[in-house]
Amino acid sequence: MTENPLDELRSNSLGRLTTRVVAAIERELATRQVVAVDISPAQKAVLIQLETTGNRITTLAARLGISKQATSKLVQELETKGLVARTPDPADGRASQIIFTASGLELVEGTVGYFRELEARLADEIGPEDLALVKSKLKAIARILDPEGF
Amino acid sequence: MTENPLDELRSNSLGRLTTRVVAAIERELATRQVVAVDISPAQKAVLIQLETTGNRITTLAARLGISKQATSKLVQELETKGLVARTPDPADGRASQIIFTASGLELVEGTVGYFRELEARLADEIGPEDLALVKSKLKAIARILDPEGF
DNA sequence: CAAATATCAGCTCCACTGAAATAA
DNA sequence: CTTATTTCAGTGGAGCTGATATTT
Repeated sequence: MTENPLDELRSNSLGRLTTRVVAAIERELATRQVVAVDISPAQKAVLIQLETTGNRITTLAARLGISKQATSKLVQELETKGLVARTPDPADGRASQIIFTASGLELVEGTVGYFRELEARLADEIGPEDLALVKSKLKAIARILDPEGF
Repeated sequence: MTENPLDELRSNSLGRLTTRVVAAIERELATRQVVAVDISPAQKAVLIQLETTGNRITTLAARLGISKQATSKLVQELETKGLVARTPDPADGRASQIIFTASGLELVEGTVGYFRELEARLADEIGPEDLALVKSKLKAIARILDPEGF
Protein backbone atom coordinates (compact mmCIF):
# COMPACT_ATOMS: atom_id res chain seq x y z
CA MET A 1 0.00 0.00 0.00
CA THR A 2 2.36 2.68 1.22
CA GLU A 3 6.01 2.54 0.24
CA ASN A 4 7.14 6.05 1.00
CA PRO A 5 9.29 6.33 4.16
CA LEU A 6 7.54 9.46 5.40
CA ASP A 7 4.14 7.81 4.99
CA GLU A 8 5.57 4.80 6.76
CA LEU A 9 6.46 6.96 9.76
CA ARG A 10 3.10 8.69 9.69
CA SER A 11 1.05 5.54 9.55
CA ASN A 12 2.99 3.81 12.31
CA SER A 13 2.83 6.68 14.76
CA LEU A 14 1.03 6.26 18.06
CA GLY A 15 -1.21 9.14 17.08
CA ARG A 16 -2.37 7.55 13.85
CA LEU A 17 -2.79 4.08 15.30
CA THR A 18 -4.95 5.27 18.18
CA THR A 19 -6.95 7.47 15.86
CA ARG A 20 -7.71 4.54 13.58
CA VAL A 21 -8.81 2.41 16.52
CA VAL A 22 -11.04 5.17 17.86
CA ALA A 23 -12.62 5.75 14.47
CA ALA A 24 -13.25 2.04 13.99
CA ILE A 25 -14.84 1.69 17.42
CA GLU A 26 -17.07 4.67 16.78
CA ARG A 27 -18.09 3.23 13.45
CA GLU A 28 -19.02 -0.10 15.00
CA LEU A 29 -20.81 1.54 17.88
CA ALA A 30 -22.83 3.64 15.48
CA THR A 31 -24.18 0.52 13.80
CA ARG A 32 -25.27 -1.06 17.09
CA GLN A 33 -27.83 1.63 17.80
CA VAL A 34 -28.44 0.63 21.37
CA VAL A 35 -31.34 3.03 21.75
CA ALA A 36 -33.77 4.18 19.10
CA VAL A 37 -32.70 7.82 19.10
CA ASP A 38 -30.02 9.49 17.12
CA ILE A 39 -27.43 11.45 18.94
CA SER A 40 -25.16 14.10 17.49
CA PRO A 41 -21.41 13.93 18.14
CA ALA A 42 -21.62 16.89 20.50
CA GLN A 43 -24.48 15.27 22.42
CA LYS A 44 -22.51 12.07 22.62
CA ALA A 45 -19.58 13.95 24.07
CA VAL A 46 -21.86 15.16 26.86
CA LEU A 47 -23.09 11.64 27.59
CA ILE A 48 -19.49 10.44 27.74
CA GLN A 49 -18.53 13.04 30.30
CA LEU A 50 -21.66 12.63 32.39
CA GLU A 51 -21.07 10.43 35.41
CA THR A 52 -23.84 8.20 36.64
CA THR A 53 -23.67 10.05 39.93
CA GLY A 54 -24.64 13.27 38.14
CA ASN A 55 -22.82 16.49 37.29
CA ARG A 56 -23.53 20.17 37.03
CA ILE A 57 -23.59 22.13 33.78
CA THR A 58 -20.50 24.04 34.81
CA THR A 59 -18.54 20.85 35.39
CA LEU A 60 -19.60 19.41 32.07
CA ALA A 61 -18.74 22.63 30.24
CA ALA A 62 -15.26 22.63 31.75
CA ARG A 63 -14.67 19.02 30.82
CA LEU A 64 -15.94 19.52 27.30
CA GLY A 65 -13.97 22.72 26.85
CA ILE A 66 -17.00 24.60 25.52
CA SER A 67 -19.14 27.41 26.90
CA LYS A 68 -21.82 26.88 29.51
CA GLN A 69 -24.40 28.11 27.01
CA ALA A 70 -23.50 25.48 24.48
CA THR A 71 -23.49 22.83 27.18
CA SER A 72 -26.86 23.96 28.42
CA LYS A 73 -28.29 23.65 24.95
CA LEU A 74 -26.87 20.18 24.43
CA VAL A 75 -28.24 19.04 27.78
CA GLN A 76 -31.61 20.43 26.81
CA GLU A 77 -31.56 18.43 23.60
CA LEU A 78 -30.67 15.28 25.49
CA GLU A 79 -33.47 16.04 27.91
CA THR A 80 -35.92 16.28 25.01
CA LYS A 81 -34.74 12.87 23.87
CA GLY A 82 -35.41 11.53 27.33
CA LEU A 83 -31.82 10.53 28.05
CA VAL A 84 -31.01 12.92 30.87
CA ALA A 85 -32.95 14.95 33.40
CA ARG A 86 -32.32 18.02 35.46
CA THR A 87 -32.89 17.94 39.17
CA PRO A 88 -32.35 20.84 41.55
CA ASP A 89 -29.00 20.69 43.25
CA PRO A 90 -29.68 20.22 46.96
CA ALA A 91 -26.43 21.97 47.81
CA ASP A 92 -26.98 25.06 45.65
CA GLY A 93 -30.36 26.54 44.81
CA ARG A 94 -29.04 28.18 41.65
CA ALA A 95 -27.58 25.04 40.23
CA SER A 96 -29.07 21.89 38.82
CA GLN A 97 -27.74 18.38 38.69
CA ILE A 98 -27.80 16.61 35.36
CA ILE A 99 -28.49 12.92 35.77
CA PHE A 100 -29.23 10.00 33.50
CA THR A 101 -32.81 8.88 33.07
CA ALA A 102 -33.58 5.15 33.02
CA SER A 103 -33.33 5.08 29.24
CA GLY A 104 -30.13 7.11 29.33
CA LEU A 105 -28.65 4.57 31.72
CA GLU A 106 -29.76 1.82 29.40
CA LEU A 107 -27.79 3.49 26.63
CA VAL A 108 -24.68 3.66 28.80
CA GLU A 109 -25.09 0.04 29.77
CA GLY A 110 -25.51 -0.92 26.14
CA THR A 111 -22.29 0.87 25.29
CA VAL A 112 -20.44 -0.84 28.10
CA GLY A 113 -21.87 -4.12 26.85
CA TYR A 114 -20.47 -3.43 23.41
CA PHE A 115 -17.07 -2.58 24.90
CA ARG A 116 -17.07 -5.88 26.74
CA GLU A 117 -17.95 -7.75 23.59
CA LEU A 118 -15.34 -5.90 21.57
CA GLU A 119 -12.65 -6.68 24.08
CA ALA A 120 -13.63 -10.33 24.16
CA ARG A 121 -13.26 -10.40 20.39
CA LEU A 122 -9.86 -8.74 20.52
CA ALA A 123 -8.74 -11.04 23.32
CA ASP A 124 -9.52 -13.93 21.00
CA GLU A 125 -7.38 -12.44 18.28
CA ILE A 126 -4.34 -11.08 20.05
CA GLY A 127 -4.62 -12.96 23.33
CA PRO A 128 -6.05 -11.83 26.65
CA GLU A 129 -2.65 -11.08 28.18
CA ASP A 130 -1.64 -8.75 25.39
CA LEU A 131 -4.98 -7.00 25.46
CA ALA A 132 -4.73 -6.50 29.22
CA LEU A 133 -1.22 -5.19 28.77
CA VAL A 134 -2.23 -2.74 26.07
CA LYS A 135 -5.05 -1.46 28.22
CA SER A 136 -2.89 -0.99 31.27
CA LYS A 137 -0.20 0.82 29.31
CA LEU A 138 -2.77 2.94 27.50
CA LYS A 139 -4.14 3.91 30.87
CA ALA A 140 -0.69 5.01 31.94
CA ILE A 141 -0.32 7.03 28.74
CA ALA A 142 -3.77 8.55 29.17
CA ARG A 143 -2.85 9.60 32.70
CA ILE A 144 0.33 11.25 31.46
CA LEU A 145 -1.24 13.08 28.52
CA ASP A 146 -4.67 13.77 29.99
CA PRO A 147 -4.33 13.90 33.78
CA GLU A 148 -7.68 15.66 34.24
CA GLY A 149 -9.63 13.16 32.18
CA PHE A 150 -12.28 10.85 33.52
CA MET B 1 -12.89 10.64 41.52
CA THR B 2 -15.26 7.99 40.24
CA GLU B 3 -16.58 5.36 42.62
CA ASN B 4 -19.53 4.06 40.69
CA PRO B 5 -18.96 0.57 39.24
CA LEU B 6 -20.57 1.43 35.89
CA ASP B 7 -18.42 4.54 35.54
CA GLU B 8 -15.44 2.42 36.48
CA LEU B 9 -16.17 0.07 33.58
CA ARG B 10 -16.75 2.95 31.20
CA SER B 11 -13.55 4.79 32.05
CA ASN B 12 -11.39 1.70 31.82
CA SER B 13 -12.68 0.53 28.47
CA LEU B 14 -10.37 0.35 25.48
CA GLY B 15 -12.66 2.78 23.70
CA ARG B 16 -12.42 5.44 26.35
CA LEU B 17 -8.71 5.07 26.92
CA THR B 18 -7.86 5.39 23.24
CA THR B 19 -10.25 8.32 22.89
CA ARG B 20 -8.55 10.17 25.73
CA VAL B 21 -5.14 9.60 24.20
CA VAL B 22 -6.30 10.78 20.80
CA ALA B 23 -7.90 13.89 22.24
CA ALA B 24 -4.78 14.70 24.24
CA ILE B 25 -2.52 14.27 21.22
CA GLU B 26 -4.75 16.49 19.12
CA ARG B 27 -4.73 19.10 21.82
CA GLU B 28 -0.94 19.11 22.01
CA LEU B 29 -0.59 19.12 18.26
CA ALA B 30 -2.91 22.10 17.99
CA THR B 31 -0.63 24.16 20.22
CA ARG B 32 2.49 23.36 18.19
CA GLN B 33 1.30 25.17 15.06
CA VAL B 34 3.95 23.80 12.77
CA VAL B 35 2.92 26.04 9.89
CA ALA B 36 1.44 29.52 10.06
CA VAL B 37 -1.92 28.63 8.61
CA ASP B 38 -5.01 27.41 10.36
CA ILE B 39 -6.58 24.24 9.19
CA SER B 40 -10.12 23.12 9.86
CA PRO B 41 -10.78 19.61 11.16
CA ALA B 42 -12.19 18.60 7.79
CA GLN B 43 -9.15 19.94 5.98
CA LYS B 44 -6.91 18.15 8.43
CA ALA B 45 -8.69 14.89 7.69
CA VAL B 46 -7.80 15.35 4.02
CA LEU B 47 -4.15 15.99 4.83
CA ILE B 48 -4.08 12.86 6.98
CA GLN B 49 -5.42 10.70 4.18
CA LEU B 50 -3.25 12.24 1.50
CA GLU B 51 -0.19 10.14 0.77
CA THR B 52 3.05 11.83 -0.16
CA THR B 53 2.93 9.92 -3.43
CA GLY B 54 -0.33 11.70 -4.31
CA ASN B 55 -3.97 10.64 -4.58
CA ARG B 56 -6.96 11.39 -6.71
CA ILE B 57 -10.04 13.19 -5.44
CA THR B 58 -12.09 10.04 -5.81
CA THR B 59 -9.71 8.04 -3.64
CA LEU B 60 -9.72 10.71 -0.96
CA ALA B 61 -13.51 10.97 -1.01
CA ALA B 62 -13.82 7.21 -0.54
CA ARG B 63 -11.37 7.21 2.35
CA LEU B 64 -13.03 10.16 4.01
CA GLY B 65 -16.50 8.78 3.47
CA ILE B 66 -17.80 12.05 2.04
CA SER B 67 -18.92 13.15 -1.43
CA LYS B 68 -16.51 13.99 -4.19
CA GLN B 69 -17.87 17.50 -4.32
CA ALA B 70 -17.16 18.08 -0.66
CA THR B 71 -13.70 16.60 -1.07
CA SER B 72 -13.03 18.77 -4.08
CA LYS B 73 -13.96 21.84 -2.08
CA LEU B 74 -11.67 20.91 0.80
CA VAL B 75 -8.80 20.27 -1.59
CA GLN B 76 -9.42 23.63 -3.18
CA GLU B 77 -9.21 25.31 0.22
CA LEU B 78 -5.95 23.54 0.96
CA GLU B 79 -4.69 24.60 -2.44
CA THR B 80 -5.48 28.23 -1.61
CA LYS B 81 -3.46 27.84 1.57
CA GLY B 82 -0.59 26.54 -0.49
CA LEU B 83 -0.46 23.13 1.16
CA VAL B 84 -1.44 20.94 -1.78
CA ALA B 85 -1.45 21.23 -5.56
CA ARG B 86 -3.24 19.54 -8.40
CA THR B 87 -1.34 18.02 -11.24
CA PRO B 88 -2.84 16.26 -14.24
CA ASP B 89 -3.01 12.50 -13.84
CA PRO B 90 -0.76 11.02 -16.52
CA ALA B 91 -2.83 7.83 -16.56
CA ASP B 92 -6.21 9.49 -17.06
CA GLY B 93 -6.69 12.80 -18.78
CA ARG B 94 -9.95 13.41 -16.96
CA ALA B 95 -8.46 13.01 -13.51
CA SER B 96 -5.96 15.00 -11.47
CA GLN B 97 -3.47 13.98 -8.85
CA ILE B 98 -3.47 15.84 -5.54
CA ILE B 99 0.04 16.19 -4.14
CA PHE B 100 1.68 18.03 -1.28
CA THR B 101 3.48 21.29 -2.01
CA ALA B 102 6.81 21.97 -0.32
CA SER B 103 5.08 23.77 2.53
CA GLY B 104 2.50 21.00 2.83
CA LEU B 105 5.29 18.49 3.14
CA GLU B 106 6.88 20.68 5.75
CA LEU B 107 3.67 20.46 7.73
CA VAL B 108 3.61 16.69 7.50
CA GLU B 109 7.24 16.51 8.54
CA GLY B 110 6.52 18.80 11.46
CA THR B 111 3.73 16.51 12.58
CA VAL B 112 5.94 13.47 12.28
CA GLY B 113 8.56 15.36 14.26
CA TYR B 114 6.05 15.98 17.02
CA PHE B 115 5.07 12.30 17.00
CA ARG B 116 8.70 11.36 17.38
CA GLU B 117 9.13 13.77 20.26
CA LEU B 118 5.94 12.58 21.94
CA GLU B 119 7.01 8.97 21.74
CA ALA B 120 10.43 9.81 23.13
CA ARG B 121 8.71 11.45 26.07
CA LEU B 122 6.44 8.48 26.63
CA ALA B 123 9.36 6.07 26.30
CA ASP B 124 10.99 7.97 29.15
CA GLU B 125 7.94 7.56 31.31
CA ILE B 126 6.76 4.02 30.68
CA GLY B 127 9.91 2.56 29.15
CA PRO B 128 10.79 2.03 25.51
CA GLU B 129 9.92 -1.68 25.54
CA ASP B 130 6.41 -1.08 26.82
CA LEU B 131 5.86 1.71 24.34
CA ALA B 132 7.03 -0.46 21.47
CA LEU B 133 4.78 -3.23 22.68
CA VAL B 134 1.74 -0.96 22.92
CA LYS B 135 2.38 0.31 19.41
CA SER B 136 2.75 -3.12 17.92
CA LYS B 137 -0.39 -4.40 19.61
CA LEU B 138 -2.31 -1.28 18.64
CA LYS B 139 -1.27 -1.87 15.10
CA ALA B 140 -2.64 -5.39 15.26
CA ILE B 141 -5.89 -4.05 16.71
CA ALA B 142 -6.07 -1.33 14.06
CA ARG B 143 -5.63 -3.96 11.36
CA ILE B 144 -8.43 -6.03 12.82
CA LEU B 145 -10.89 -3.18 13.30
CA ASP B 146 -9.90 -1.02 10.34
CA PRO B 147 -8.41 -3.26 7.66
CA GLU B 148 -8.83 -0.63 4.92
CA GLY B 149 -7.11 2.10 6.87
CA PHE B 150 -3.85 3.72 5.90
C1' DC C 1 -22.89 10.09 -27.59
C1' DA C 2 -21.87 7.89 -22.98
C1' DA C 3 -19.07 7.57 -18.90
C1' DA C 4 -16.13 9.49 -15.55
C1' DT C 5 -14.63 13.30 -13.22
C1' DA C 6 -14.69 17.94 -11.53
C1' DT C 7 -16.85 22.35 -10.37
C1' DC C 8 -20.57 25.70 -9.24
C1' DA C 9 -24.65 27.23 -6.82
C1' DG C 10 -27.72 26.96 -3.34
C1' DC C 11 -29.17 24.98 0.83
C1' DT C 12 -29.48 22.78 5.58
C1' DC C 13 -27.63 21.46 9.94
C1' DC C 14 -24.71 21.63 13.61
C1' DA C 15 -21.85 23.63 17.03
C1' DC C 16 -20.66 27.28 18.93
C1' DT C 17 -20.28 32.40 20.82
C1' DG C 18 -21.74 36.82 22.99
C1' DA C 19 -25.15 39.54 25.22
C1' DA C 20 -28.74 39.75 28.23
C1' DA C 21 -32.43 37.98 31.44
C1' DT C 22 -33.57 35.41 35.59
C1' DA C 23 -32.92 33.52 39.87
C1' DA C 24 -30.64 32.25 44.34
C1' DC D 1 -22.68 41.81 44.26
C1' DT D 2 -21.57 37.27 42.49
C1' DT D 3 -22.60 32.96 40.53
C1' DA D 4 -25.41 29.34 37.91
C1' DT D 5 -28.22 28.78 34.39
C1' DT D 6 -31.10 29.78 30.46
C1' DT D 7 -32.74 32.27 26.32
C1' DC D 8 -32.01 34.87 22.16
C1' DA D 9 -29.72 36.16 18.13
C1' DG D 10 -26.24 35.42 15.13
C1' DT D 11 -22.00 33.25 12.86
C1' DG D 12 -19.19 29.99 10.37
C1' DG D 13 -18.17 25.55 8.91
C1' DA D 14 -19.22 21.15 6.86
C1' DG D 15 -21.65 18.51 4.19
C1' DC D 16 -25.36 17.50 0.88
C1' DT D 17 -27.93 17.65 -3.74
C1' DG D 18 -28.69 19.14 -8.46
C1' DA D 19 -27.07 21.22 -12.48
C1' DT D 20 -23.23 22.20 -15.43
C1' DA D 21 -18.71 21.83 -17.56
C1' DT D 22 -14.89 19.07 -19.38
C1' DT D 23 -12.37 15.25 -20.95
C1' DT D 24 -11.87 10.59 -23.06
